[in-house]
This record gives sequence, structure tokens and C-alpha cells, in this order.
Amino acid sequence: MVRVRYAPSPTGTLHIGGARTALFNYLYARHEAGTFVLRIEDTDQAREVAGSAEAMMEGLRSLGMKWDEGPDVGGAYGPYRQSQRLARYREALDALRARDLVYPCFCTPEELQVVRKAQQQAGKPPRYPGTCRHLSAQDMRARQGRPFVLRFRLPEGGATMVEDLIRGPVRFEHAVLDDFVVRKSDGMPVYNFAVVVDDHDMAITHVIRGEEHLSNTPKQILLFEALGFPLPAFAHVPMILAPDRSKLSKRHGATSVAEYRELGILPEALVNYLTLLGWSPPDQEEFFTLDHAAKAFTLERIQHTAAVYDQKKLEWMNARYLRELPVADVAVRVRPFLTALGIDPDRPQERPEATLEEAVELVRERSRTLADMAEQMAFLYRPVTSYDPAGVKKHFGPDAAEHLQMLAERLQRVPDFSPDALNALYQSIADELGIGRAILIHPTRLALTGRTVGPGLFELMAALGRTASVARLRRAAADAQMLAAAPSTP
RNA sequence: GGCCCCAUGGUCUAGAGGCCUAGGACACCACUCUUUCAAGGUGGUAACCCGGGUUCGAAUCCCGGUGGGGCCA
Repeated sequence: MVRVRYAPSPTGTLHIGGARTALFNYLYARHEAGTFVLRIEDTDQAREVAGSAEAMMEGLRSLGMKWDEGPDVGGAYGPYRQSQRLARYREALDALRARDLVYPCFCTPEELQVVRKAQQQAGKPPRYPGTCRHLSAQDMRARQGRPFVLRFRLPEGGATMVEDLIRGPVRFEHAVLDDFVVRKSDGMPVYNFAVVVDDHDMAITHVIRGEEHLSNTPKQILLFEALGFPLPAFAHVPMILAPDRSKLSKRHGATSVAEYRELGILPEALVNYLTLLGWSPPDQEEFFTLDHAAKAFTLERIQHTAAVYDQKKLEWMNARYLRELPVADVAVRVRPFLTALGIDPDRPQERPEATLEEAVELVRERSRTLADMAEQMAFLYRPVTSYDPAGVKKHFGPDAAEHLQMLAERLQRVPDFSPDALNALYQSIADELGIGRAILIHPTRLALTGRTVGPGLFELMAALGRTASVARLRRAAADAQMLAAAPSTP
């Protein structure tokens, strides 16, 4: 029975790197019909951010991941918050202490800093010098009352092998490791120690985590062995890098799952994109659901190289979901983005004839995000307050006012306000005037939407409806005349 | 600085010794469709980090270098 876990520290928001690690764990669990455990690693009180754990869980849920065991849903291996497991760590530490596998160290950080500097300058690995490794009972008594940490007594010589499922065997010589700290002077266990106890207690069979943990793994293996725990399998997945190949951070723009949601990226698209970052399906297919990915997911197909995330491709993928998801679905999701623009699609200032779903159909083809989509359909719900300046220059020429006025009259009278009928009407007017249709079409679009780009004019006009269309054309006729009379100063 | 990982177009990747004249996708460019912008279609630019081996044969295996990343503070 496979048991995997995702174990974030609640120090901020759910990052796309973390989300991707969670995702790989989730997919592996599903593929193996195993158990996915969520654990909150909150031993570092100083760095903890209030509400962070809840926000992370919400982020994971929004992406469609469900865990079988965790702090909120419980399970047979809890508690699932490290802060509630301190007694358990103390117990494990006592066991090591009883067998003299750990020892107290009274060296101060300042003393060690000096040593480390010297070692670095000499080109040696930074190592604990072993000052307190062999203190006699008398030495100990002399230091009574002074703060101390607990250090692990590293086996002399030899090496520890990490059998990584993705990278193969990795060898770490003990000569470059040192007697690392397992308990801090404040009595709190160190990360490497707590993880080992937790992974064992929660019967984790596969530790799938970011590559940055590979260097910590030999220490953890040593602890597993010292505690007499069987080893889980390890798999270190490559990191996600910013476009400049540095570690992803806030200065690179949106990096958290929540931010992407606010930008109008669909969770389906984000998950799909993230899955492709460092993993590829055997069939080369780029579009899939979580379920489909789970069926195909194997550790062997995980990339060894760090991946640079590409916002453009994410948006492209999002655009595809936007135009392929059921309209009703998209309509529901675009609502909050309309609200953010001050628009209530149910109580428009101007009554468009199209329903929200029809509005979605109208613009989805050219939308990359939900925010983008909302902006594109905004013209349906509120009056035009300005015209694109380049458009004015190009399409509100000397004849425009007259044309717009005439179009308004004809539109008022045309019996059928469907796209086809409107198309026919424009054709016949253009024929009457002996001009190309485009000469009428462009000023109309500018009049109706204030913009020069957008959906097909006749569809747009039908969606807006007769009343609003005619009103906007009349208003634009007046505006165009005024603009022509008062040429802009260069 | 020490140790560890990694290395296919700008980016994500396919590739597990001959199927490679290195495939797909994003991006970019051109053309096409067209009332604009998209979407779509067609075509194009663009990569096996370098040097040694191993082999009849290497993007693929080995060694070294270089570069990038990570961990340790």
C-alpha cells in the first residue's frame, strides 16, 4: 500500500512549486491506488504566518486535490500538525539519548561561526569541529545550566547512499557531513528530525519532494537507521525556476495559486500546465484532466532538470480551456470578474439582449483570462464613455457623423435585428452609397464599443440589441461631429 | 567555499546505441481566412554545452571541463 504526503510549512501562500510537488504526490497516490496525506510542518513558530495553513489547504482544494488524511479530515496516523506532535519528538529524542546516539553541545553560535569561516577559507567543508563530542562527566557538570543543543553522533568514516527513484543512487561521504543538530537550544526538534519521526509514524512509503531536499536526505537516512525505522523510498522532483533561471519569488510576478485565480486563470488550466512542468505523458498529449494524468502517471517519466515556467504558455492553455469548457460553466466563473469591474450582469445599466452565456460565446474566442474576458464583454453592460484615440483618427473622419446618423435611422427601422439581417442591411447601404462595407463597419464598432478590436460587428450588435445600438450610434454621430470640428492639437 | 544534482531550439519537452535529415507544443515571423482583433489553416527561423574516449555506429554509455541549480551557514 503506497502512502505519500505533502508537508508544507505554513509560512505564506501556496506557491506553484509547492502545488506542483503536491500534485505529483497526489497523482502518484491515485495511480497506485494509495493514500495521500497532508501534514502541516509548523514547528518553526517564528516563521509561521497566521491563516497560512488554511490558505494552503484551500489552494490545494481549488486545484481539485483531495487528501485522504490530514489536519482537517483526520486519519489513523494523526495528529497531522507537527506542533501537536512535540511529545512524540521528545520521546524519540530520549530514545537516542539513552543509547548515546546524540550528545549535548554547549558551543555558542559565535564560536562556531569563527570555525566555519576558517574552514571555508581553507577550502574545507564546513563541519562541526567535534568540541563537545567527547565531554567527560566532569566537563558536563562544569557546563551545567548553560544552553545546549543536541547533536547527532555521526558514524566515523563510510558513506550513506540515497537510492533516489528519479535520479538513481547518490553517495554522500560521512567525511563531508558532520554532527548535525537534532534539537535546538529552545528544545524544539530540528526539521530533519521531525520529518523522520513523522514519515515513520505516518507509515509513509514514498517521500516525493522538491530537489532542494536531496542534500538533507543522508542525514534523514542516518536518523531513520539510528531510530530503527525502516526506510521509505525517496524521489526528488526538479524545481520550478523563474524565466531568469533563478529561484521563483514575488518579484517574478504571480507565483501563488491564489494570485493566478485572481488573474482569471482556471484551476483546470493551472493544474494541467503544472503537470506538464517536469513530467510528460507517454502519449505526448498536452490536454488532460487530473484523472487522466493519474492513470498515466509514473515516476520514471519525471524530468531530471529544473523547469522554467512560462506565463505565455500557461495563458495559451488557459485560453483553450476558456473556449472549450461548457459555456454555462464559464459564465459562472466570469461573474466575479464582472463584479470587480463594477458590473452586475443581472442589473445592467443598459439592457443587452444577450444573456450572460451569449456574452461569453461572443468573446471567449479571443479571451486569454477571465479578467480579460470580463473586460471584453463590459461594453454590453455599460455605456461607452470614451473612444480609442487611434480609432477616432482612423474611423471618425469627415463623413462619419453623417454615416452614423443614417445607420441609426436604418437600424431603428430594420425589422429583423439578427446578425444575418444586419449583415444584409450594411451591404445594401454600402451599395446605395457606392462605398465598401468596411467604411461603415469600423465607425460602427467604434461607436458601439469604443474600441477598434473585438467580436464580429453583427454578432456584437445583435447581442447589444436595437435600443442600445441605436442610442450609441446617435451619440457617436454627435461626438464624431464635435471631434471633427475641434481637431486635436498635435 | 565544500558537497550534491542537472545539461536537446528563447521556453516546456519526445528521445532509453542504428527508427534522427533530431519529433511535438508555447513564443516568434510570413502567408491564408476576414469588417477589426482573435481563433483556425499553411509554411518558416531555431537545439543535442565543449573536449576526450567506448563502439562498425552515440543526443543516447564512460571520463574530464564548462555552465546552471540546490544544500550547508
